[in-house]
Amino acid sequence: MKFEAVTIKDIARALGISTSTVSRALRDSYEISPETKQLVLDCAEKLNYRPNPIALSLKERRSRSIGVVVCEIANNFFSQVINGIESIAYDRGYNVIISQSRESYDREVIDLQYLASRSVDGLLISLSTETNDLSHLKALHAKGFPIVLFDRITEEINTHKVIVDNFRGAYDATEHLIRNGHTRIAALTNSEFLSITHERVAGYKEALIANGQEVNEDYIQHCFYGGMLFEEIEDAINKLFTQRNKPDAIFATSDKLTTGCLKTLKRRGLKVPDDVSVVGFSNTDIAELIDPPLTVVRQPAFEMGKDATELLLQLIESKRPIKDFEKRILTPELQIRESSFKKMAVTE
Amino acid sequence: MKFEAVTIKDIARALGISTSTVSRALRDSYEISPETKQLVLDCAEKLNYRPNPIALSLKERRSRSIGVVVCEIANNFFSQVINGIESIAYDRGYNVIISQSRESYDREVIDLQYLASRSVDGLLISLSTETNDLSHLKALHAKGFPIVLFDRITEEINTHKVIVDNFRGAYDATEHLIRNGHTRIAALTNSEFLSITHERVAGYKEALIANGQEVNEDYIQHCFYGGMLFEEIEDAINKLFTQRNKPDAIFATSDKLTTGCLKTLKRRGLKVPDDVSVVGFSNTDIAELIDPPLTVVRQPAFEMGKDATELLLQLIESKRPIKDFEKRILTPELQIRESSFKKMAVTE
DNA sequence: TTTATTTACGCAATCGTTCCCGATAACGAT
DNA sequence: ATCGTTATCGGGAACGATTGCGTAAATAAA
Repeated sequence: MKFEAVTIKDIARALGISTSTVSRALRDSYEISPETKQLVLDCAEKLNYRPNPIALSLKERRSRSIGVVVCEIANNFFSQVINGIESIAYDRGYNVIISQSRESYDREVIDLQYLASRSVDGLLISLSTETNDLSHLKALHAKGFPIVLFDRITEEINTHKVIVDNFRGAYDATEHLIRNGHTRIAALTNSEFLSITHERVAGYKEALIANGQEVNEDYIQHCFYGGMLFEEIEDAINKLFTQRNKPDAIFATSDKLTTGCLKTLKRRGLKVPDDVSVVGFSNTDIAELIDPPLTVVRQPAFEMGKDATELLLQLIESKRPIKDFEKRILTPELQIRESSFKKMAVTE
Repeated sequence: MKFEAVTIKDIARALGISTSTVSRALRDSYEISPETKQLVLDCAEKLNYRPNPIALSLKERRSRSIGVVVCEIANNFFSQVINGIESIAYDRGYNVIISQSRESYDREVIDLQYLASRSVDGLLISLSTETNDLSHLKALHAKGFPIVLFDRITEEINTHKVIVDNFRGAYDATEHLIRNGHTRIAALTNSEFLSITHERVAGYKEALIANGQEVNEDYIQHCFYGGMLFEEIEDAINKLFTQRNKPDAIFATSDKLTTGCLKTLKRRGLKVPDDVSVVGFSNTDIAELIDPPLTVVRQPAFEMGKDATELLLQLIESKRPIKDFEKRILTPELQIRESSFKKMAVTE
């Protein structure tokens, strides 16, 4: 099925003038007489002319669109980030193209390749869990392609970055559990490839140490695919609860891990918080509806999207190469509810 | 910041041949000798040549991308639909561009305009709640632009459509409440502009009538923005519970309405299902974690995205205009949990 | 040897738009 | 009458890639 659009030529032909004149009239150039301008404008209106953004992109060597790569959009955190991205991009006349890596390195590479081959002017990316080799990003970055990293970042690439204070979020969550009388706090976390894993586990460990508790490596369970595969979480929970000293609390470091953890506990018949308390990173908007209401570390996802986009547009629209890069660290919020309260905490 | 890419000309210059030869060599044309082909291929590899999709789009008058317009992606149902869309589009070499109308008619019009001005080959759309005037869609459709409607559709446009059996979903949900002893079932629903509202309310009413209950219009509350504004839901619940005969069950017809309803009930101190039962359309993946576990009508969202995309690609790639349009009706699933069980149901 | 055919490549138009150059006419200044 | 300005517009190249057509050389057929 063909779809024919009105071009600048149609207007030129209809008015018996050249395309240059039409183009200039539409762009309100001083070289065109007011009468001709009006003629062109009226004709364009009548024919319902719309400039062809593709032709423009080719000419101007820019597409006025930015690419976003996240592992999946069916995730509260990322969809909120995307809302933040769009809120800025939309105002500045940029189009947003979203790709999902689905935690796959291969898909991430393919997505990047497509986006970068000149169809987008810049890139916002949160790395996939499988991504260890960064050569695809480095190659782009070396060519001067504008990139801003957010959430799951890497220090190997020198550019703008936006993250939350993962260390602090994890520290606060863990300390909260400690203050509520928990002494055997486990961590359910993502792949060791990810920056967020390091930062959050570090915060968890530091909180334990600062409060005189020992770090027990058996209590730290990594889920490589971060809960994309449900069995991962079941296995991890299994390992935690087949130990001699079963944990009395679980700190889950991502949205999917948190909900996956709760599901597994429920299916195993473990009561939260009576048998085990739970705190998790999560941006779900129904934490209060969960049984029990869930204590969460909530990230300012919308803000993160906004900030990352502002930084990216700054890179894109800058005349000269930028050398000084910024790392914005936003503050997460610990929202305390019932899932983290030990039953006997008071009497202990 | 400029980003220079390697073009077919660079290869031609490097090899001292014409661009036509390079182009044909890359496309493996029979007119090019094996030796030249190899030379070109090697050179392209060495320079890391990537074809410019924008130039191709201009030439072929197609962008190999499709546009998607939904009200918001931070919604389980729509993000699952998008996953379905991408699963097909990706395999067929199409890029997906997502726009959010945020339930605004104006944004829907703007989104459409941008997408349609030749940057996409076709469109998948679920109408915004404000959309009453369809002239923007009709104009595009009249020009032969491929459009597939899904979820929130309209009969005013003759094209492929994909929906779930909303009538049946609502009927089943309502009948389930009736069988559990409820006699005062309220409906919390969307704008009357939306097709899904009509169909779901119709199913609700029919179930009441078929089971010998009366339809009480005071029990039907419309939220124009479908819960985007939280006060809407609070007002609606208020109206329901300030009546003489307070409802003993609520049937919510969308994801946001369902969770919004639960939040409001909780804040008012109403217990589910003791004080009032709740059943709702929802595609949340943590229905089982909610207190109480939520009975939902779940839509095959992924399937819907897949089907709609298949139909759209069929429209796009068809040689002649298609006259015979299909309306696919998928089957929703009632997942029964505890939120719909009246406490005294057994003894009644 | 002459003619026909095949092989292998280049030229140039094209897609829609912009923009650098000219080009023309009108007009005032010299 | 001639020149420089200004206002207004058109021609045509360019962006990157594809492709119909033309053509030279090489080969095969006569």
